[in-house]
Amino acid sequence: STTSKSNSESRKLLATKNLSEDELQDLRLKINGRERKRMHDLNSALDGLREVMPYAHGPSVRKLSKIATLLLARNYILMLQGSVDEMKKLVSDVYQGNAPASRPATQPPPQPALHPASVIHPGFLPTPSLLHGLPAIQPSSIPRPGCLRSSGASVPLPQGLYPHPWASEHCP
DNA sequence: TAGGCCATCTGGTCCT
DNA sequence: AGGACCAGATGGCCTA
Repeated sequence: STTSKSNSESRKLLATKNLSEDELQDLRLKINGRERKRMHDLNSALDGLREVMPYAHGPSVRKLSKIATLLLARNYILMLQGSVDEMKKLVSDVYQGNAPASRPATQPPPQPALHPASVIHPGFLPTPSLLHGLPAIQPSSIPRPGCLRSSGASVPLPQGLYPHPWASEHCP
């Protein structure tokens, strides 16, 4: 179908623009090259996005698919936004004198509700909630963190970074 | 072998 | 008019 469509379009161009076969081919190559470059630029941007995403990077780890990258990025942004909001609330409480009572020195101060993923770690793998915790977005195309594969082999999870029991037990 | 992911080509549409 | 953007079609590669 594409071929016949292409042929008919080519004939049209030949007729309307007075293009020779060679000129038409040059034009097609030029247009194809532009489109190729556009897609390469798009992929470079996606690579840049993957670089700052909290998931395991490295040559032995298969990179996230395009759709998984975008969905993970969206959830990551929402998670960070939630953390910022919570920070703002804490700061506001402090300035209004509503700070929580002081606690014993042995007790660590409360941590803002930062998801562990907000700490960029080279070996970090996103949790399920980060990958597809939002109700509207649960694509089957997103690999579960423990199920990231590289050339057929499951990628082992970093020690202590991913306590969720299903990570390695519930892979499809 | 089926399904997922991807790159490429292509024609149509919109914008400058 | 030319370029950017988009979506459909197609074929290749890889994995379960």
